[in-house]
Amino acid sequence: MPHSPRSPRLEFRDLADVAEALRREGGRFSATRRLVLEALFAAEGPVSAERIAADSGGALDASSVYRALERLEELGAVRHLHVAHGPGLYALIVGGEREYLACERCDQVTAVDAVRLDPVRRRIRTDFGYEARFSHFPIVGLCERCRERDDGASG
Amino acid sequence: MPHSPRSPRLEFRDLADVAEALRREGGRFSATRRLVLEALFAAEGPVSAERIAADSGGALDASSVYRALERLEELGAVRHLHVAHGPGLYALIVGGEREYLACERCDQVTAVDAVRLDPVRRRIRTDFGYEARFSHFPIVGLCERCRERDDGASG
DNA sequence: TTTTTTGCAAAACCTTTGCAGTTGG
DNA sequence: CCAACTGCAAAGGTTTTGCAAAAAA
Repeated sequence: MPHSPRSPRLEFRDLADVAEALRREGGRFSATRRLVLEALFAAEGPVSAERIAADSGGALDASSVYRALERLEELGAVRHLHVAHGPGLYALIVGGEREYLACERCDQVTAVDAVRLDPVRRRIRTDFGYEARFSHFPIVGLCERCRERDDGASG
Repeated sequence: MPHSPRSPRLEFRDLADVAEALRREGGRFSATRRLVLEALFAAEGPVSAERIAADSGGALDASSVYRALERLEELGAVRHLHVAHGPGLYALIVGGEREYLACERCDQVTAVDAVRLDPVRRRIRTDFGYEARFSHFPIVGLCERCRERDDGASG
């Protein structure tokens, strides 16, 4: 299950911020964690643990990446989401709360500010009683591009 | 990836309907398929393949259950959805199109007529361009009961 | 030095697949 | 009879875990 950070949400701007938070909690800013964080800061969007390991050119073992990510998630610096059948995808938590939409055709993942989903959330709550969250399991469907391709064919 | 049934959507009311459809397409109404279907007809909600196998008291092997479910899905009699980290859950397709909401706390799965989610879908489409579908990957959040329990605790 | 973290290898979990034997029509 | 189907066992992909060695503070 996904853990919320224990500390009141901090802002992590760069490696130094995370390093400090890590040490403040008795953790260590190891080479592995530095590399994992660099990969996340460099990434365009959410990335898999396996990919981080692979992109390290053998410097990182997948299990160590998973453990680093787990620790960073406890810290509140990282979160992960599940897209379709693929591996979990990890992303830095930067700025405000983010939620996601994922295209089941092309696997594109779109991040949006959580507030932009409030109207959707409100409607779901009103109609079904559920308080929806799309941060861990995104909204799944067809993105605009893929939908248009569909409309031409079978629509 | 989820396949749509090839035939124009049929109505499957009972075992006989499915048996007939199966044979019509050159398939067989085997003992395994009968047991799997009975389990699905008897189930309260979506169930896992493993559970169907287990509940058969050793009569069914999990791999056979998976294969039976796959075939029934091609037929258009069954669909499956993915809830959180657990195994895939399978359900008969009865009546109209269904979509799902799942509670990330208690794992409750709520099925609703797809039309009831149209306002939500419309809003998502307008705001984000995505055509959302909650049949294969449900809306995830807290159900009313679990949310109320939360309101009391952490505000 | 002490505690945390890592690498490796193995296991766990869910699902798929190969194959030889069985069954349905 | 013959194609379709099944059980078993093994493998696939993702993630977790045990443990001894290595590294951070």
